[in-house]
Amino acid sequence: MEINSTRDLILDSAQALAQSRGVNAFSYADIAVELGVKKASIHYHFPSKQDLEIELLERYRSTFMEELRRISSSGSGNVAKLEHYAQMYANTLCNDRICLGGMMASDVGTLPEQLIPSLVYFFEEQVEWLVKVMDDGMIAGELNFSGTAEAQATVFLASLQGGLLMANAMGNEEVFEQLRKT
Amino acid sequence: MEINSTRDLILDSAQALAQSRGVNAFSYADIAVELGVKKASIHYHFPSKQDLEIELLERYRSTFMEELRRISSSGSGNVAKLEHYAQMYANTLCNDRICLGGMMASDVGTLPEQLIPSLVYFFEEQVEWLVKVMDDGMIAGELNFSGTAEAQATVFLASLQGGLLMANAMGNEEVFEQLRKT
DNA sequence: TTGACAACCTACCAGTAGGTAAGTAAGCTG
DNA sequence: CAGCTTACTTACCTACTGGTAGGTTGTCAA
Repeated sequence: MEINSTRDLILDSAQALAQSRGVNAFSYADIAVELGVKKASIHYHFPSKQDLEIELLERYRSTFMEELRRISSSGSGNVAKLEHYAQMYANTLCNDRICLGGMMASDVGTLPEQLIPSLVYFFEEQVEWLVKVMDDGMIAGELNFSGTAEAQATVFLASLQGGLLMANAMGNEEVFEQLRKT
Repeated sequence: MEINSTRDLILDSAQALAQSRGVNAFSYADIAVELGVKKASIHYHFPSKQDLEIELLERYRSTFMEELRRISSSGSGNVAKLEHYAQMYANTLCNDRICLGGMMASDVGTLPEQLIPSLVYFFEEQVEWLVKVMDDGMIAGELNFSGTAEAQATVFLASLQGGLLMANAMGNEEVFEQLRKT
């Protein structure tokens, strides 16, 4: 199982397609062509597309959380942490992609039921992390906001998801404006 | 051309499907079954799916703007106008739908090129309307915010779009929390 | 050396996608 | 009534969808 195993390459390719075109707008054939293998090989690793979708989100969620933990333990200020967080979203724009979570949220009506708890968990984890940073920032006097940290975190996440969507559609990276919001 | 012409019924059905499942996740066959007509009849009114998609957005955009003009001339306060605006978004949630603009934005990579200017225009119109309300609210002393009205309006719209997405995926209507943001 | 297994392959399958050609029934218009 | 148009139908097409059965190849342990 070397580092660039076919399995991982399939997930990479599928993720790129899912983030740029949508979960329902790519096929096993697309991945097969891109990797230079046959469709059946992909079915070998992921028997059904549902399997692929579920693992796709699971991998995305865990690597995303890993990055968040890295930010958490970076020792930088809470404002900088939020800026770093927003930057992660902005970075996907460069590749004409949006957040996989956001994309799956828009396609939620067509996704396998077993995937939905994972998707909900993905968003809950994000909010949880943001709440922690915002609470800490409030205590440290770096941030100030009215209302609960939970509400603030939810709005912040929603504006990033929506901003990503709009910026990607408009070919305009005005998402950065909202960085100084908090 | 009576009020519920087949043409309009097709658009209604297509819009419901597009808003709940996504533009790439419904077919002419779906609409045909729902209306009790044949696929070919739909091709009669909308020769290609691209034609249907373009007209779908165009209709959505114009009826949306009509509603905004109605709010503008309602004479209510600017805060109430923003609340009314947010309520329009919240209402789509009841039918397990999200904004058609947001849905199309997520599927932008697979949409016909001719549709994209319409989509961009849709968002620009929204921001324009919001900027007007926010500027008026600022002058009247009803609202106060730092930064430009344009940035504020963009963030507000993005948070509604993102909130709609998340709330729909999570089956949780926490979008209302962000109403008191402004 | 043999057997087991992983990782692919070829060659299919049924179902569905968007789309078209040709026909028909009803209504309007001169 | 003839001719045209609108709204729809039947019957088909090709391309592609996710998916499967069975075969081939290379590696590795007993």
